[in-house]
Amino acid sequence: MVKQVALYGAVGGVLIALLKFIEYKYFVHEYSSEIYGGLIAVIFTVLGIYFGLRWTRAKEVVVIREVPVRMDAPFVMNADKLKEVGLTAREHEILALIAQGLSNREIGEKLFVSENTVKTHSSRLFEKMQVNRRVQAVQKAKDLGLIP
Amino acid sequence: MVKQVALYGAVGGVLIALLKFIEYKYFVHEYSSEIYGGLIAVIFTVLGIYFGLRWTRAKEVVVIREVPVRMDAPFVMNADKLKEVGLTAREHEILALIAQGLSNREIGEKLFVSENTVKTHSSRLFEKMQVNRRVQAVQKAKDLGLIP
DNA sequence: CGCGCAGTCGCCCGTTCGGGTGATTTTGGG
DNA sequence: CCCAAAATCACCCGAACGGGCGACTGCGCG
Repeated sequence: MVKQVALYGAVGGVLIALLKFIEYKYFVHEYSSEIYGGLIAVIFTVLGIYFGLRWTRAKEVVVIREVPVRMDAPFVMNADKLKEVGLTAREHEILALIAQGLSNREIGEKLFVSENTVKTHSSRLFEKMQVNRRVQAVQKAKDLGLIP
Repeated sequence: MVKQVALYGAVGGVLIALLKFIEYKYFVHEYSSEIYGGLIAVIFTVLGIYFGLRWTRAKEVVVIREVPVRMDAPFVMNADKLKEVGLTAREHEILALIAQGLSNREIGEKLFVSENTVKTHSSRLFEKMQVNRRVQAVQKAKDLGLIP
């Protein structure tokens, strides 16, 4: 930017000098100073337009267009719904494992607790979610956003 | 546009006239014509920049940035996978009802067949899908695109 | 016509689940 | 430190489920 201004000044100076030269050589005795002023006006108008445009060329309008793109939801857990339902962390964990098709026994093994414990948790979470079968729990959990 | 050019001309004319006036009144005897030329240069540079920008303002570069926006899949049934797995229409139907959390008895009532029939179908579809629990069947069916 | 497949149904058996009750231990917050 | 909530485990019972077997009925295709 500084460089451009300097360039502009230099060009302007040279032009003025040139005009002075021309003035003395040809014009001063034949044409009035209106011509001189007019010349300068035209030249610097052109220069002004040119540099003005040049320095502000970067005027870009960014149009953000929303394009529908098919993409899988990244799954953000709905913490509000979780609290609303009142599931504890353990229950939520077990819910997720149920959703993966594991049996109570398998869940127990995975979490190093007895099958009975898993049953207790699952019973409680069924209560809280107001369902009475695991598939229902899974279905409901999915559209509440509790599990992916 | 024509109007603006006329305006520009008019403004320019008035300014020149004004400068001429000033010239005779104050400057001509005290300052050299360099000042006069410089003044005109500055003024018309400014004018040139101003009008240049003003008349070409519409010339903006439009950058279209496409932003991916989430869109739920409308669920298109994956017929290929269905054939691949080899599910019959009835089995597929029952799979869908299982996915809704219905018990075999409820499915039977809904389809006006006995619970045993439902069990037969579900057994067969478990075989074909190579699962052995209904939740697993539901889960697998979902990501094969057999059910919504 | 006959074969095979899909659909229907019944029965049996063992497992899994859901629901209920009760009890102990761990843990986090007032 | 104490209490309530959460987590753990056990036992029981009935319902639901999964697997296996057998059987009968339409229906389409060669």
